[in-house]
Amino acid sequence: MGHHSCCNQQKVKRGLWSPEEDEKLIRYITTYGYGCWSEVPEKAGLQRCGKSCRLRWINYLRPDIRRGRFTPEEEKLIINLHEIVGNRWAHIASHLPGRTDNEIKNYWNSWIKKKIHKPGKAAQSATPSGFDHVQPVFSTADQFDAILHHNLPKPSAADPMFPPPPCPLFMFDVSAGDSGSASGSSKEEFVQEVATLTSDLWNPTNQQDQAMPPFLAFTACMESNYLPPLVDGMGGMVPCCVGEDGEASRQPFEKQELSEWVDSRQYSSPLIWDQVAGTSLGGEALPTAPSTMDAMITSFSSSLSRIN
DNA sequence: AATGAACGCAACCGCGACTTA
DNA sequence: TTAAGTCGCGGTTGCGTTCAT
Repeated sequence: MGHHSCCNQQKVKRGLWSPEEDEKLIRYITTYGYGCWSEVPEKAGLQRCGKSCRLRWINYLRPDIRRGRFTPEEEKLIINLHEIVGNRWAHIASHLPGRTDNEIKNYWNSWIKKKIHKPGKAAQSATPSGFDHVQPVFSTADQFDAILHHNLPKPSAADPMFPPPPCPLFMFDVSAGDSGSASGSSKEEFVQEVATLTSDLWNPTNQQDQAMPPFLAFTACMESNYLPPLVDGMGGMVPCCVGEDGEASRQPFEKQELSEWVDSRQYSSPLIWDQVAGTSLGGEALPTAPSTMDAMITSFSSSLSRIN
């Protein structure tokens, strides 16, 4: 009992890492990678257990780690995600590129302490400027799980707990494409392409001829108090606006049409379609970096004001 | 200036999940 | 099938720093 099996060897060092140890670990990992963490300390010449090496690398030494204060957008995302999935820090961290679960967990615990000590102040800081109107759809993890497992009745306008989205939403699974391929099926590539494509489609000269592109609709969701819900295991969500009849700028973006649009780009296979409004709720927010989201919101906000 | 409390963060621990022989 | 090894996650601890009195 006591120590973990990988740490049973004698003379393993504990506690803070020295710069020399860091250097050894960095040099080893960047040269050979880490196939098996339990082998890393010996091969790297470290008196540590593999677990400690892994932790040090993942939480501190990794080159893609993002340090410094959390931005208001990151904070907002953490708060919303935590409201939905609870203390699943790794899940939350997966939505914040460069942030570790440990960092988010520490941040949250510090924040929670503030909240406990100063309820009023903390409640205010929970809604950073510019996003005060955006609310998560589910207020408890139980609600979320129930919907995920289709145990709840369909959402209806009469149910204040599950307000219908302002526009029909569709979701699809891009997780199948996570392994990546030449056709560009990773989430990151998907997000990038949607952003690019949407920008191309939606501009002052041709907007009368195009259906509302997904990300504009996504922005519209945010503008109208609707944050697409999150579901574990589903890769992404593209909310699609089906507007009122007549107006070309609100021309329905048909399910079939969107399906073909996504299929043509081979984002995932097979696609799992579900018309959210009126049938079920689900999907996962697209894993965009805050900067990307900022750019999109900025880019689309003027278009949005034109159609409203 | 001294000192104790509070905070922030890195690291550890235990456990469950997964892998492999 | 199962047991050992390993990984990854969430909870927790410990310690250096900052803040308040």
